[in-house]
Amino acid sequence: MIKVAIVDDNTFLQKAIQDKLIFFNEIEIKFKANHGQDLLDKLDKNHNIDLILMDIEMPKMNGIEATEIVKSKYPQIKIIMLTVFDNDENIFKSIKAGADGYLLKEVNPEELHNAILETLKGGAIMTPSIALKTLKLFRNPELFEDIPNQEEYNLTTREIEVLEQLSKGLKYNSIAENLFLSVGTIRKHVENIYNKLQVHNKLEAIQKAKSNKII
Amino acid sequence: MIKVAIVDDNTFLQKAIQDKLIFFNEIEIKFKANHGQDLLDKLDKNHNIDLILMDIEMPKMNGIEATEIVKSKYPQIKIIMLTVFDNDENIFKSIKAGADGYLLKEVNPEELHNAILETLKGGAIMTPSIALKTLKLFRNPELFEDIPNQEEYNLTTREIEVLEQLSKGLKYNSIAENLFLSVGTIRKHVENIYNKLQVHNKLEAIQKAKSNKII
DNA sequence: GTTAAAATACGCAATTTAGCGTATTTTTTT
DNA sequence: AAAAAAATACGCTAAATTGCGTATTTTAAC
Repeated sequence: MIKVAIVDDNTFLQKAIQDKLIFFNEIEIKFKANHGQDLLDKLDKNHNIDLILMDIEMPKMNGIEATEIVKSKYPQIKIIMLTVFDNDENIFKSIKAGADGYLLKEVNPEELHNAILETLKGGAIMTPSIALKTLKLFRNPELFEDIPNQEEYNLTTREIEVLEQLSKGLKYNSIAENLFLSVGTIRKHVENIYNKLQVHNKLEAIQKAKSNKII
Repeated sequence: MIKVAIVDDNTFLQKAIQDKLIFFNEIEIKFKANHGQDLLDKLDKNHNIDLILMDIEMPKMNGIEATEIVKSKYPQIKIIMLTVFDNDENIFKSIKAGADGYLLKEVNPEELHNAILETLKGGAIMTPSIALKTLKLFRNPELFEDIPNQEEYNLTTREIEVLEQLSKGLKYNSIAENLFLSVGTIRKHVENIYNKLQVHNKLEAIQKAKSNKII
């Protein structure tokens, strides 16, 4: 059985999606959520879900934010965006957030079913209009460049230096040797870095630093 | 009538593609070419063509160069790449060259037919495995730069799955929960991964996996 | 020149990772 | 049907990381 969750703020559309899948016996709709926060709450209780069909425009927490969080906590869960809009921004953000596919709500039952199967097999699906936009984005690499929310974390020079060494996979005592410092100092720097970046381990720190172009 | 040209250096494959389309009456195979230069010559005589099904690996002039030239001379002609390989480099280069779609040769007749129609309607199509690679390239723009020696490490599916979770910054017990396994099992997988990749910690493993496009 | 920020350093405790061995069960291949 | 590979799981031990508190020295800012 394929365990699926539907996230949409419109109850009628929730139902419409469910109806499209009703005749495929191997698909089981485990639950429906009304918005991103609702989804997170429900996953917290039971994350035994294979795939999520996610709307984008929703109150409380939209589908893109929700995708980002779900993917960071449960990377094995596949997410297909299901939306009425196909504007570039949403597509781009969804992909960045980690969506595994992108369909328009007008998709027919067979296509939706097929999309679910292909996604679980490890592929990705997009409606042709979305695929086209994806290709266009590809041919315009400058669109990649502007990452808007370049937050300010006020890392010091030394902290950045330590972070750079961390990102090479070095352990504290190697970094200490490299910078002619004590291991205790490195530890303290790391601690301060974690506080500033609001993370709790090397990898998260490196990822956050990279996505904010600190290193 | 939809006027189609087939470009492939292998006569048997040319025929195989033609056969897939034989029962769709609105599709007319106007001509077949054996390589890029042959195609250009034939287009020079008659460019009244709607769409080209293009192989990549070919003598004289490969499909990517041919695509670039055709698109610059006859931008209205749609081009779908049809290839046996789905390596990142070919996909990327084809897109840059202006291809409107990318299919694997194993595509079945209905899908191929549908792809042609969708492409002529102004959309784009990709097989799910290609679409996935496209998404991954999107999320890792640094992968655009060239691909070095892709070594073989023989990681199993499960090991890759664990590695992917590791790469999100999850700790062993979260991974265990996500995959419904014991922490001991995760530890063992990680150990085996490290042995195969010849590394000694998370970060090195992730870096090696990424640079070899395992994840 | 005083103040604030940054860099340095240690100690303690708890958690997480890593390395090695062993063993059973399940799946795949031959 | 037998053999090989993959997936599962646990125990022991050591090493490394993380979190928190405290404190001194150096550098930069006012």
